Amino acid sequence: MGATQLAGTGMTHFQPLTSFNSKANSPYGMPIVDDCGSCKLRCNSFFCSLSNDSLRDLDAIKHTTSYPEGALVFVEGQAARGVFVLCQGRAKLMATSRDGRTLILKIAEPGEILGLHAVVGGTAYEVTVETLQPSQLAFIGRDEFVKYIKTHGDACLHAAQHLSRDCQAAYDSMRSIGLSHSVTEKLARLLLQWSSNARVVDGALRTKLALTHEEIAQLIGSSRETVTRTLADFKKRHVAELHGSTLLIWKRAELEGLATC
Amino acid sequence: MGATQLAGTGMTHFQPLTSFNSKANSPYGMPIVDDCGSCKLRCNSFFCSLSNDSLRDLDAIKHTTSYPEGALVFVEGQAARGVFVLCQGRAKLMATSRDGRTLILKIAEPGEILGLHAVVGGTAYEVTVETLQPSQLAFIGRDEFVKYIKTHGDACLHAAQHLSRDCQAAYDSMRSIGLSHSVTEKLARLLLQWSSNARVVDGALRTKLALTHEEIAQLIGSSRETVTRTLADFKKRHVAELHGSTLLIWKRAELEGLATC
DNA sequence: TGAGTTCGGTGATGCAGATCACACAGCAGT
DNA sequence: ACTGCTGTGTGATCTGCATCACCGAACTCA
Repeated sequence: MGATQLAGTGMTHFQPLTSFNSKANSPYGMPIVDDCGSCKLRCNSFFCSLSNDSLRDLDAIKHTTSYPEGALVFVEGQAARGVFVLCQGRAKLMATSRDGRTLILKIAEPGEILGLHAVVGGTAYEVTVETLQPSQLAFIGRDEFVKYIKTHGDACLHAAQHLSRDCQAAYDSMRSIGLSHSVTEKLARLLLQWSSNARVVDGALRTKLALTHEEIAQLIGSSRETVTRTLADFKKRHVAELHGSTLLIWKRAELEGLATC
Repeated sequence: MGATQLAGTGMTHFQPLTSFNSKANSPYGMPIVDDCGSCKLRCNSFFCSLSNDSLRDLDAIKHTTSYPEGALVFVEGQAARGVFVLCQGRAKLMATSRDGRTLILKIAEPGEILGLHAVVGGTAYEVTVETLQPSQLAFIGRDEFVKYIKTHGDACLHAAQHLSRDCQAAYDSMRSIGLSHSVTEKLARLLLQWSSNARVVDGALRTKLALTHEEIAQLIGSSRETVTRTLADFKKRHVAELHGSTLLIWKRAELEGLATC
């Protein structure tokens, strides 16, 4: 599948499948969406809610590519070659340190633009992006993108709004990581964040999230073991429970109490 | 001077001096700059490097106001009433927790725009801004500002670039706070950051920064005491020294070693 | 001159959580 | 079935640093 293991890490490098060679059959078990005009994301994503004219011009300069799970979209320190719009799938934005430690800055959902700061700011990518699932991304080269937002006022405004969102999310994370002492607090806060798109089933909030304890630890700046222990504690107290990839929250109020203190 | 103490905190609330009533004599011992066209900041600030047309239109909608040291420009949670361009002085961007803990997200320097994310994103201010020195800020109301960047393409691009910068700075801080274990490491990194605009005097890097140990602690998410202790340690090892408001770095290389490990 | 305030320096103490070191379960591949 | 691998569950240990509790220095203000 054109993917080779990078030495030491569990990450994969690969040749992305472009839409040219993959239109006939869906790669990685994913249907390809190739036309922003008919894309179902249009409603909730920034870039997909452009004027029809701008959208058409965007379609003309983008290239849709598919990635397997665990693929590195770009790596921090690389010169920014363009932006990626996450059409399908999920990806994690990470910062890594020399000694191999990893901090997950955020989990990107469909509709988000990746690499926007670096391209707009004209700097190197400052984060590493790795897909968590088979994903589809639309790529737009740096020069074309800059020219595009220069000539399309609405797109520029959308870009700015997207950036402002990212900033706010970043400040939020900083608040969470920097201001809370206990891991319990940070974990509770995280679960509550995720619960926002949860459904009530059998008197409990239920939602899906395919993250390992290790990844959760990297999200809150803690260690795998303490995440395991803290989750076990939540379970014992019947507050919340993580079964495989489904999160169950029994006592939201209590969780909020833990998160606020 | 129109400043009243807020209960409990060391912060002050006040009536800002607008340029209308303060043109004659300089408030807070500061000369007023009222015209962006002749402002010396033009070279290094985003907004000040606009086209002449855009600059003139900006001048028309902005109001210059002066603030004393320790003034609260805006508070997190407040509805965003507009953006502030920091013309002179310095200010700290903070996040506070319910129990009174404070995290300083960044120190804003002249030329920076404050409250941009909230105004562009249409949300409440997500940080608190407090002046560190007597400062001069240019205020632009929310609606006027949004209309302005909608009609001035170059300004919109500048706003986006400014936001991208903020994002990167935020990600950098997260990396610093989240990935390093020891306070020594974080403090070393911080001193190195500051050393960027330092001069060589007597074989040492020398720069000014008027921050208390308490504030440094809030910058790296630590406690005042450990900052004092760690600085004492640096001093004993002749690596760096903080005398009043002047920072002296004797062995930059060693500091880098401490910051990277 | 003395009182009040903010800052910096230092010791003693305790604990949350990192780290190490296992053991086990589930799953894929051969 | 056997081997490997990834993810989870748990105990034991060890330490960095938050926290508390002081004290002295420098500065402001009446």
